[in-house]
Amino acid sequence: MSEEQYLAAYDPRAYPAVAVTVDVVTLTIREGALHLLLVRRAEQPYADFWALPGGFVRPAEDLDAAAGRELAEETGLGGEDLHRVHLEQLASYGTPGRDPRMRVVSIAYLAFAPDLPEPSAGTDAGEAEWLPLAALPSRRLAFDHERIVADGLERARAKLEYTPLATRFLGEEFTIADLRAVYETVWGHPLHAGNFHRKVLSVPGLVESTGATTEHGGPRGGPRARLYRAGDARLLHPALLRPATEETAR
Amino acid sequence: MSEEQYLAAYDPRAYPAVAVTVDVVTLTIREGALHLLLVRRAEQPYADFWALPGGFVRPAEDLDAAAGRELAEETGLGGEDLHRVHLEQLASYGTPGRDPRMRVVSIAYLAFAPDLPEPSAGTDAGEAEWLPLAALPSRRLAFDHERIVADGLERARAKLEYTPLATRFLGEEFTIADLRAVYETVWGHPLHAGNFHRKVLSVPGLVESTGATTEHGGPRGGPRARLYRAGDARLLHPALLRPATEETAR
DNA sequence: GGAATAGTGTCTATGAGACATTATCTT
DNA sequence: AAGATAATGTCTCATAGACACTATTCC
Repeated sequence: MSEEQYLAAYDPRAYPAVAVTVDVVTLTIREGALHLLLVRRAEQPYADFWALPGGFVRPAEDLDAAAGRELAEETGLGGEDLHRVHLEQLASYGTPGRDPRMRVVSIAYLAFAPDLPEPSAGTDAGEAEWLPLAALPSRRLAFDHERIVADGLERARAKLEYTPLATRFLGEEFTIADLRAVYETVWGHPLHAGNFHRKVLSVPGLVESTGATTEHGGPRGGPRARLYRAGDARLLHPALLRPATEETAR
Repeated sequence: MSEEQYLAAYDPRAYPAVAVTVDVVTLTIREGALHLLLVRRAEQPYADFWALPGGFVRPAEDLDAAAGRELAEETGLGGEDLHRVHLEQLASYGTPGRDPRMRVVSIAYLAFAPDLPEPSAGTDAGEAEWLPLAALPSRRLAFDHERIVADGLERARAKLEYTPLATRFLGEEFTIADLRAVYETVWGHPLHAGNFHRKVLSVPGLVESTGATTEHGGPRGGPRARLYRAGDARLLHPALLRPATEETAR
């Protein structure tokens, strides 16, 4: 039987159903540390395991919409706040057996969120938490979600280099030091304050001045800092390169 | 009904089946121009339209394997040759209605192939062709495949900057001028021969010398060129930045 | 010989990074 | 007053890009 005949005879409806889900890797910065949104599973399989928020894509629902809905359900965010969250497709995972019940292909999304209230508050969702990423290695997640989180983290670190998405972790207005803290937290690497300052202001469209300053100086002294908001660039030229860490590449 | 209850009551098997397919954007360079592998559809919908090679993911078949299988079927490549083709996941497309028959979520892949023989030769596949990308704007593709191709092209251009994947368009051994032609073709931009030469040799792991040279000089004169093969780097530090084209970013 | 190309040398502008300095604010 | 921080200045080094030049090969 040729491939052509095989395909012609192939009726997908004759096969066991394939389920399509979305799972969202949601990152935020709380108390100077990168956090990941997790929910506790109530049912089998992987009951009581922590997992990425996600679920089945509904009929006539776009993939992006499904990811946004899952995110809104777990974070309790409404339309306006949700609009400030960056959401992008990450990758798809469909290894047979990744869900023991049936064939499940999951479209993973990556979200960058500003500091949000505790997720369970005012939400219908079950148990949910912001987990510091430092605590992740000692925790086993459901399904292949550890792999998905690792992919999301690597994507996030890379994206800070050539996009202004670091601002999505902050509020409407922020100082250069706030922005630097985001980079240091996500990259896990201290940056030179003076050089970072000049670099940020030199990249077109990264930030724009509001004209205002903070009300007070820092908690341990220092002058008031000028306030900025996100600029209109969607890609950064030139990019903010992260300090050479290791030769991961070879 | 709360979201929690909704999800608990949600049985995906009770809904109309969702089909999962893979589609492959396969790029190669023929006669100095970038080409895209297309197949002509034999059946409805979009009968007689050209489309990306692809098809349903089979039960117990990994997504990557499905993409490799579809690629092999259309190109007629065997194991060893296929091994030289770079294949990576591109993105997933699941907008409702993109396939008029039923809900279809397609996982798109991107492939970089060396110059291959005509696709139809020795293959069970139906009509297939390498289409010069310059001819693409005048051709309507099936489904949302034009969008997928556009996304694949942008990914390909970006990947040449920070990966050594340009070598995947070439044979086992190649000259620096061959490599430069790949960059110029994919980016659609002439590069300075002397500076490119030095830059390529200065990036660790991009190419390594074979010690040999070409048998003859160029067709219009010039000395014999040294031959190189792909190096062991997987990411390039520093990257080969493409010349600033437009401010697409803003 | 003339033309084209491979490979290298040189110069300049630009940016990253190390370090220093000044002004401003908190304790 | 002392310490911390925002913001800017200065210096050095590495790199990109423009341009020049030599050697080699084809016609």
